[in-house]
Amino acid sequence: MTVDLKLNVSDVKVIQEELLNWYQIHKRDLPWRKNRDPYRVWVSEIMLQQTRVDTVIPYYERFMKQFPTLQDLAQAPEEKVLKAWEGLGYYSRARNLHTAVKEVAEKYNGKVPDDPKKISKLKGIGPYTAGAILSIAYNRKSPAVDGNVMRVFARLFALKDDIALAATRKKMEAIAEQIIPVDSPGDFNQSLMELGATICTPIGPQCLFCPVHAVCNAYKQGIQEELPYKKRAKPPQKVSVLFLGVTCGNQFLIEKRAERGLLKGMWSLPTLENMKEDQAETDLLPICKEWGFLIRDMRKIGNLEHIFSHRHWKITLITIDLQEKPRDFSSNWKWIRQDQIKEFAFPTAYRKAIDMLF
DNA sequence: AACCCGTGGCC
DNA sequence: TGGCCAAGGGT
Repeated sequence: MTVDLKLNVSDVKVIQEELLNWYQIHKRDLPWRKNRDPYRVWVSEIMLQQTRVDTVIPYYERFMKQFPTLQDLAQAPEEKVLKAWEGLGYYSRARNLHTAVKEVAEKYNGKVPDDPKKISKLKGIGPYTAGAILSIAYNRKSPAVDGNVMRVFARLFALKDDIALAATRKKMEAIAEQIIPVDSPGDFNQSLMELGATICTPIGPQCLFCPVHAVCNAYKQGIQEELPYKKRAKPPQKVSVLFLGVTCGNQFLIEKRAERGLLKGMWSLPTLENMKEDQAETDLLPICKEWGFLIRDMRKIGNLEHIFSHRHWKITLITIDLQEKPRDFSSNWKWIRQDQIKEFAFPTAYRKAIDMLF
């Protein structure tokens, strides 16, 4: 692929040398930088997708303690993996990682492939993650263009492309191809990301401390704060939902969510979505009757809110105590003892609601 | 291409 | 408070 952007050869040299030197001195001591084990790099890259370093660190430490090797993860039951992921969000990442790790264990004898075509076919490994693993773990020259790199490039070369577009990422990858030094692609890719995370930040970049500000076009023009350009995201849609805390003696009712959509396949409280704000609680009684609930007590506990990236739940939490368990019930339901609650992986919205109940 | 998919921190 | 952001991938 050719790029219309012509990179100045001497600038490229400056960028390579300055960034590598700077990275050597300023790189953070992060747990996934202890060694270059492809499995460890892989897990870190998946956890770091759309997730901050500070958030990931404790999850990564626990995960590696529980699943030290690729084989350990491959042999683990999915519920253990999801439990280790509880609270991290984007739970498909955990399932895809588990699926892909099992595939590597079986098809590649436990060795993470270093072939771009093979590694890219694994579940959950897209263009960025493939490039990151290949460059960091195998020192192969391959672009790893994430949000940091796009921001750094947008400023370095004063690019006004919308970084939300797929075409822009491809353009950035083409630029990366021209800049990555063959000798140390892993360190160079990481230096770009490290710079974006610590100096070339989205707001208030510290250009005076930047090792490449002398060759930065945005800095020269004083437009570093305006870049990168990104189309505004739509605000999350507000939805009223009911969470039901259903008990019967010391038994507690949990529900497995549908296999598609938000929080797919995750354990939850019985949830009534798409309810009209004011009708929700009046609609509840007939539904309970339909479910064969013999109600001993029902009361509203309170309201809470939970904001996903594209959905805003206005939650009403209601407890329902039953005289006896209904004879037949939804196949998504499971009665558990209250002391078993901690064994299941609940998304944060439900974990917080459950904490209000017990 | 546009939308879906979590969470927490910051101002 | 609302908006924005963070080492993206799947569909």
